[in-house]
Amino acid sequence: MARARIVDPDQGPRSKRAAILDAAVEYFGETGYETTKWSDVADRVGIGQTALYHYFESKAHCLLTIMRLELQRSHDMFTEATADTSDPVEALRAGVRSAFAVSEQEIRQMRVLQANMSLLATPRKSKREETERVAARQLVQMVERDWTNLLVRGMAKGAFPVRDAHMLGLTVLGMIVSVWRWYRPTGAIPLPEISDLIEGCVVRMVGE
Amino acid sequence: MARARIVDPDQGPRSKRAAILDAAVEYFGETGYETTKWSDVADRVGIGQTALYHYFESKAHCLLTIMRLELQRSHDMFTEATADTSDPVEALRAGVRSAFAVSEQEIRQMRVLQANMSLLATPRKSKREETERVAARQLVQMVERDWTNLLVRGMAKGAFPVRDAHMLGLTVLGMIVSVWRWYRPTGAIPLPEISDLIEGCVVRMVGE
DNA sequence: TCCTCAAACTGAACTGAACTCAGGTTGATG
DNA sequence: CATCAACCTGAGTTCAGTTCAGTTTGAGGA
Repeated sequence: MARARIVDPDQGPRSKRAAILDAAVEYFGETGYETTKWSDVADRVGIGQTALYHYFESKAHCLLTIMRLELQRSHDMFTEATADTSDPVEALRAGVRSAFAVSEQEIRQMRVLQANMSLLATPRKSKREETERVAARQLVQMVERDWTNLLVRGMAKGAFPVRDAHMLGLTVLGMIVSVWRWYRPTGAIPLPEISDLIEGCVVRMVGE
Repeated sequence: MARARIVDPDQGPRSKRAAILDAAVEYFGETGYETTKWSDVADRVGIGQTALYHYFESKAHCLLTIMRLELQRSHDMFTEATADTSDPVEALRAGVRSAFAVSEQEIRQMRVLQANMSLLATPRKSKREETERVAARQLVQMVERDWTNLLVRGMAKGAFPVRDAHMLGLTVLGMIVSVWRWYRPTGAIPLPEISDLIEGCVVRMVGE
């Protein structure tokens, strides 16, 4: 008997799943989700349109997968960056820096995530799409909790004045991700400069 | 001869344009632009789907119009709120407060604007859509300049430390509009409370 | 070397929502 | 009360996303 594999988690040796995700991130990130034709992605990968349905249930399923992966990455990066820092201010700075230590492809992924965030609000009809949506939603809450908890710790330690930590966390996060609405790698301002400015803003905003 | 009217700016006595915009804001704001069927809007207004095309060239043309109107409103409100205040810090506070002094329908309009902002990036094929898009783009820049100029004035007066005013303006704006991603009138936190927190954040962020 | 079977793929047909067309209805105004 | 632009409609058309009914490919066991 040939190998018996579970369909979802891992991919066969000649799978084009990664290539599809990569092409989709580029198209969705540069041209926008609605604007790009699903068949364009197929062309880029070098397969027929219908072959896409071997890997993703729908165009939306692919988008939701991209969004979930990006959220997972963001959460992991934050955790890694802030894990071994006990000083709240330094942890905060490390968290901000981790948000801007990204490749061009990751920038596109975050653009895709931010531009289609509202998709996570309403349930999906198909099962696999809904699974991705729920997972993504949970990761959004996890990322929000990452920032909130950091602020709570800082307030408890007396490093930050006491304020509504949840609202403040959402605000900090909103400020950071808003960058991906206007930033372009071809622009005049280099990313490290933006990172520094935001880092300062966050520290001042939270402190006093 | 019957009255000779220009098509665009003003409306006939039995025009349903306003009713369509109102229904569209509700649907686009609550359910999302892509999710709502154009025919749902027609049903709500009480006309056939094809009658919509008497008022708007397309679903996207209606969306772009909503976005432009909201941008116009935001710009006007900011200008009115900050006009007669010479103290930079007070003007800044007044600007933030004006951003949160809104009705529920205006909240929906801002949600529509924020959720579909990326639509303004790429040119439209049809003429009327492109006109709205360009107008909206210019208004975005105008709103950005509103905040930037306020910061420049404050820095010149010595009220704020000198930083990159443009980037700081975009950041302030990004922080403010990020609220419309998570705020719901049914939520636990009342809007004035949010307004106060953001006001404080902006002042600390810009100050020293 | 060849056989097997799931993975990987395909062309043709289907679906549904946005939009077009070719007119019909309505009502303010001369 | 006749006119004509504003306003509206039902019957198509289009096109991107999707389904269907299979066919091809190639890694691993015999």
